[in-house]
Amino acid sequence: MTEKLIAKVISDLALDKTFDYLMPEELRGDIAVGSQVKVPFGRSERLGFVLRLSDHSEYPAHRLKSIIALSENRTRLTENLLKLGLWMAEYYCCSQEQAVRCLLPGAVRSGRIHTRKENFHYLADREGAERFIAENEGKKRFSTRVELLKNFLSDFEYSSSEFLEKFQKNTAVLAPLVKAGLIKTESRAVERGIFGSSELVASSPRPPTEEQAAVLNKFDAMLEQGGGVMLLHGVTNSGKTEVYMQAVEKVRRLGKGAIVLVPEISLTPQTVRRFRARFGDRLSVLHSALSDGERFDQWNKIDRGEADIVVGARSALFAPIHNLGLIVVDEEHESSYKQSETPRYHARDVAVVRGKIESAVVILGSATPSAESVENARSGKYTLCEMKNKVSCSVEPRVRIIDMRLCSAPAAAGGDSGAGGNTGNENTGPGRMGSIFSPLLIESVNDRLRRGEQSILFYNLRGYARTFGCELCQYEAHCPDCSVKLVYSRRNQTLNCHWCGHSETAPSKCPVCGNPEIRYSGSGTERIENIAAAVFPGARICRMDSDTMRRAEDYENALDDFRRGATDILIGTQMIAKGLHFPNVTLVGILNADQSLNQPDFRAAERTYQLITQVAGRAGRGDTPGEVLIQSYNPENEVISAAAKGDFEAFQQYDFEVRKILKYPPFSHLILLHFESENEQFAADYAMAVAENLKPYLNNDIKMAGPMPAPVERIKGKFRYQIVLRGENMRYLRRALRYMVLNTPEGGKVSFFIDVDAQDMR
DNA sequence: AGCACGCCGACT
DNA sequence: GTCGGCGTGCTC
Repeated sequence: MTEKLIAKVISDLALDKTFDYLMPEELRGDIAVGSQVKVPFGRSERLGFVLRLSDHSEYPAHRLKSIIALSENRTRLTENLLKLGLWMAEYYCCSQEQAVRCLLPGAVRSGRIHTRKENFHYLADREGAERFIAENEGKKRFSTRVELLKNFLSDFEYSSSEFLEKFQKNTAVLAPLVKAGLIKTESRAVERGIFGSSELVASSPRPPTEEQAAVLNKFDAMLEQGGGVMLLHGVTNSGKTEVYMQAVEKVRRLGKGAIVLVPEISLTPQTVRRFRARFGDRLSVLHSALSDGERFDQWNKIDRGEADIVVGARSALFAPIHNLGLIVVDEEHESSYKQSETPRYHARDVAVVRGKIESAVVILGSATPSAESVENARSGKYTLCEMKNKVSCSVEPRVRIIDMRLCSAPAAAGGDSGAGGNTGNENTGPGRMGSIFSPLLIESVNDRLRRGEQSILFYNLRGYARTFGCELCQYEAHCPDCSVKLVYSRRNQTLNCHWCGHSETAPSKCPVCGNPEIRYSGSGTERIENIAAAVFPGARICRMDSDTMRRAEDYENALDDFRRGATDILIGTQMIAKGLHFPNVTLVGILNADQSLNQPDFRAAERTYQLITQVAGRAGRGDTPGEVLIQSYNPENEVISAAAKGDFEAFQQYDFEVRKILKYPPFSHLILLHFESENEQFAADYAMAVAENLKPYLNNDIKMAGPMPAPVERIKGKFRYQIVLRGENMRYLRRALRYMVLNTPEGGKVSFFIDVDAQDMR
């Protein structure tokens, strides 16, 4: 066999091309597939990764250059991860570099972060120190040294920072002791800790319930078969987390590692504490709040095998565990698993592929599994496991739908006008608030207030009013840079764009015709809060949305108040739908259940079902049975009634029927092509040209819609066009698409991206 | 990404 | 005549 002297390297530029380099003799043993190497490129030096080793090169031999060195930190991707990256490049139509880039945290890839070193000062000569103390005890001149040595005798060593904290002195005072050979100093690598100094109380596995045991048995079987995907459909509070932890324990006993993915929002201190209590130091947690240094340390700790259980958000999927036995994707239906920048990968789907590459078991858990996963389970691709019972004594909440057609003014109402500077009295008479609070809901909230119990009111829109305009001249406030209406905030007296962040002072009269009667309509949470304050005088109300919860701290405080019982009514958007469980919440009101249903998107039904189920799950987590009230203008709607009954099957049947007829996922694959330009014509023309190039690929299976303006035609001054492709087998088409998008210059007049398996069509 | 090459306009 | 604009193409 010929010796492999050539390394095929991809640089850190998105060229989608490997470059051949000679491997200098002295590095040959060290360089392997996946190694990060420093190479000459043009007239500069760059970092790259070795994709393959080869015995020959197509490139003229006399022009080949040599690899300079391994990267300073000797970073190396595992071959399995590299393989995964290359698959992603193909599937998600991005360059190999872009795919490989996301396999590593920037902190590791850049090579700019290093291990942190700290000086440690330790007792080098115990007898000498004892002698020194005996000889100099009581002498004023040596009092400090004697004092220090006494401490060293009991504590042995201090790091520089510990020393400073304990003695309030710089370590320079140690100099004479170092000189005397009593104390020595050495520099050691220290981990940047991510858990603080909080003590942790170890927890051991709880005996599994019958259902949990059945799932774990199936898991054992899959583990034995060397992999596979399990769809774990378990109702809220059925004890999925315990199953995850016991599954992790099982793979650990085999000497393998595990990755547990959770949506960023559920990566709360409580979740982390739970895993830490079970797995202690073997656990690494990767979340968005880590500093570069912390992330660097965690990555290396995992790479060295010192941590083999990783809990984290989307990107934790790429944790460098060498012998991976299990990947859990909790809340697998969550759309936050889809990355919204290139590569636009779906962590759940990539997890399945990584599982296959690594012969690991993948558990996809959810109370409301995605249509894609349900179909994969139905077709036998995944193993379906169900947990239908709640774990604790908690009782199913009583769920009722309130027919809003019976208790409100005509739907057109719900608007009212603010006089002059929009500070006019809020009209909270029954006619006005009727479209938002049904009498039954008001009565139910009052009931909780009397009993000292808590209520959660869910409303899925932010701001005070969703439309702000003039009745006389038809003026409506729109964002100058986006094709959306501005949302009125009464508290700030501003008009805000929720898409680009534009904010302007709300005018007190019509800017077009001067009419002083500015009118606003369509409610958001800010207004709901105001109305609630008037309807429930004296109640302690807290609003949680991205307007009031600017910082993590606000969020913590609000949750804390709620936990302590300092809040009676929590009003909020999506933000309150997930994760919160407070035993004293006995009422959940979903004020506008129809809102998400009316979105022009084939996943609207699915999202609505998931949202209602999630929000409803906040009720009755303690001993007192909970109650859920769903207000709807379409109470007979299949989705809403199925969600109210908790009948996932019924919802699923309905949803699948629609998707099947329209050939939407999971009955096809969907690829969204997106074009953006400040010049509308450029975007449209480019989209048209791409569409023309794609025509040869269309057939009975593959259908193309568009080019057409995106549902939100303009954002941040950019006009947006899109093409939607659907088909069962898009392999060849994808190859062509990949070629097209990689040959579109970045920073050109039109930006063009491809969203494979798009979750959101806006 | 850099950097060179190259082909047209306005300046010492 | 030369300086310099940034469009195009290459980097193993």
